[in-house]
Amino acid sequence: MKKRSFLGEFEEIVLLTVIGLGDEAYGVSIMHEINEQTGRTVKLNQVHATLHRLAEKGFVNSKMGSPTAERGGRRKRMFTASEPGIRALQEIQLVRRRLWNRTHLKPLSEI
Amino acid sequence: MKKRSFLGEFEEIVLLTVIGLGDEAYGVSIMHEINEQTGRTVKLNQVHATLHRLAEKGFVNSKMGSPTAERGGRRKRMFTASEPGIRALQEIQLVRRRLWNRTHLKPLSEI
DNA sequence: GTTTTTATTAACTATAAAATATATTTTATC
DNA sequence: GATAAAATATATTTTATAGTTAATAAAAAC
Repeated sequence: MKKRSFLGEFEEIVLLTVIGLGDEAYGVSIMHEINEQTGRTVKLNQVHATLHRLAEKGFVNSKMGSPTAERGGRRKRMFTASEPGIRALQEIQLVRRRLWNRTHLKPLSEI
Repeated sequence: MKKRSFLGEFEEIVLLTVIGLGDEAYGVSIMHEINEQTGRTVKLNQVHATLHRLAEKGFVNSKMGSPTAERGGRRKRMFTASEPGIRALQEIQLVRRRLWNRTHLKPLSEI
């Protein structure tokens, strides 16, 4: 493989989830959201490892949140999608849509 | 990684293209169609190798075509997507659509 | 200041997907 | 039947993605 520097299947799911969660995206919430929305069971470390890869590619930004007044525990690192991240998502989805349109399968909206 | 037995990014593109080409899907035509529709430059061997993987996963079926009365050359192996192949495409796209809907990005149709 | 809780970070391993290189097969034409 | 053309087949290499394990950090409660 060359330098695809692209989105893997799981990376794409994580990135979409980060966007979907708005300003509430951090490790644990992302894991829960994926579990709920996709039905798969992913582990927290998987999510963290993937967020790390996404950050290396410049597809997400992050900063530490302020401590919440709960039981205790470390501060959360909050994630947002970067512009290049959003663009990467849109581009790949656009290619897929174009190919889908050439099939004569039922449109996804009707499945 | 466990047994993802899933669609890689390029596999997904090839499979969609096979469907799009109807009964004219074989190595060379698939390569051309991908080059035209996606803008990438893929090599014939890449396509063949990927078709081979898709066949192993049971996502495509194939049979030899009859020789055409052109200059010469081997018969074509014609490909079609299998039912599981189509289902796999639909399932993954459905998950993505669900996640897209939770973002507040412009719908793809408006990009 | 010790304990508990919540969470991140880092380092490593496994594997499948992608890509490449090479060989082989089938067909038509001369 | 020798040659050129059109195409497939396969074996190997590369590497990116996925996933695992273990350690560490920060905060609150006691």
